[in-house]
Amino acid sequence: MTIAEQLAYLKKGAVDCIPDEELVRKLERAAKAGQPLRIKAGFDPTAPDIHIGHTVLIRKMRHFQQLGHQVIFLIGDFTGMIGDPSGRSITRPPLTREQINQNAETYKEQIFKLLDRDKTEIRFNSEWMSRFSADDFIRLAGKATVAQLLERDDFKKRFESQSPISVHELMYSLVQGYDSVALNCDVELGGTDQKFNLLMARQVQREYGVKEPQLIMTTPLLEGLDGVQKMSKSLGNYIGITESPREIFGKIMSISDALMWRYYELLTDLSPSEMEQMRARAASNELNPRDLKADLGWRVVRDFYSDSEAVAARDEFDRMFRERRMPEEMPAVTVQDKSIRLVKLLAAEGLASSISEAQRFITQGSVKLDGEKVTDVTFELTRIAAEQAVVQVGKRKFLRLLLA
RNA sequence: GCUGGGGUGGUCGAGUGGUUAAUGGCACCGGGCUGUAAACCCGGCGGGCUUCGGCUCUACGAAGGUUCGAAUCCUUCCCCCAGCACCA
Repeated sequence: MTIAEQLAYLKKGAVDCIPDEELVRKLERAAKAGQPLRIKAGFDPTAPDIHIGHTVLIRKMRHFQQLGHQVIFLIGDFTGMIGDPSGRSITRPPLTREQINQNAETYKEQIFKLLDRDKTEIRFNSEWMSRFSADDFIRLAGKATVAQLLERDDFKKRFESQSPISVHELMYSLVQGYDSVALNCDVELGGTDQKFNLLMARQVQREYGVKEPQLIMTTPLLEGLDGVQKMSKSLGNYIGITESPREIFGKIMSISDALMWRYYELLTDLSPSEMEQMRARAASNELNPRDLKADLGWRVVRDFYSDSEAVAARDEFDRMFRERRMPEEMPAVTVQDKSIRLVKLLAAEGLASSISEAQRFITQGSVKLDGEKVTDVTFELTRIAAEQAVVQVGKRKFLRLLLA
């Protein structure tokens, strides 16, 4: 790739690139010297579950790797112990060393689905921060003014409304900024919500005499499955990257058409021109949205698994929803007590959240036993003649019963 | 600290002594239509037990009290909001 092409590739999907003109220079210099750029991104160790929203950032890291650069995956274990200022839960219990290590392991498992191990360095900011003396700390505190720190939206609002702001919260972005001094990277990546911290890091670097502060790039926060709010675990509108191929594919298929384009943009490596073509062909009805979505689902699953697993997920989906057949694989349970009532079993196996709900499902006609609708809420398993049977609740929940 | 307003189910928000598991919207779940899209239509939406007709327990910030009966009245406490006071 030419430098210009590299530039376009790296900027795709990014929101900010500050200072904008510097990326070219860095790329050119790296190419000339044969010295890869060092790219850093920080992660919070308190929430180690990565969903595809986070992968927008991770994919950006990957883009740099693909162009030969080195990526530093920084785990903010020290900052995590202080607590994130944006978190309303200031009194969050600090994590133990063990938990942090465990979370770090969880991270690794997940990120290496996307990143190249050989070009990834994993670091913890406690490496340098836990050695900080009170002296060092006061010095760090002197690198920014209160007015600057209060620029941050969250603080500004709280200050104006006279809500409490703890001093340590103000320190957060400085500490985070110091990471950049310690790691001395060329570029730092982060979500748009991190822009303030990223900019502050540049200032901290300058204050510590770094001649050329890091370039910063931000990536958008991905909308969740509802298409409106940002993807997050607590809102339940997410796709976890450790979910099964079938689940990921299914969730992708259920998003709205508008959201599909957004996901294409941020979750695939299609070039802007390829996407333009796609849009045009969709607009002229040459491609139908359903198939485009299936293609998207395949691409996303393939990233976290393999091509064959992605194809399998797609085929499985077609079997279930196009042909309305049963899936090939489904959870199975061995039933010891054949006199158990079906509603209880459904609740116990999680096909319904409670017995009451299971009853509702039957009343509403969404429960099938071997394809036959069950209408009797008092149905007991004793009435099943065969050795095994398949219960279906709704369109997508299946359970194979093995009768002992 | 003072004065006033308020805390209701996932959320918003009605209800001010008695058909009350509590109107309604949103979210959510099931069904229909489809492309597991959107829109739309129908149904549901605390838990447990049930011989499916029901029975029962828990819920309206917390704890007590009045009453045959309370989300609704009284007392105390906790929390939130607005204003006032205090502020080295």
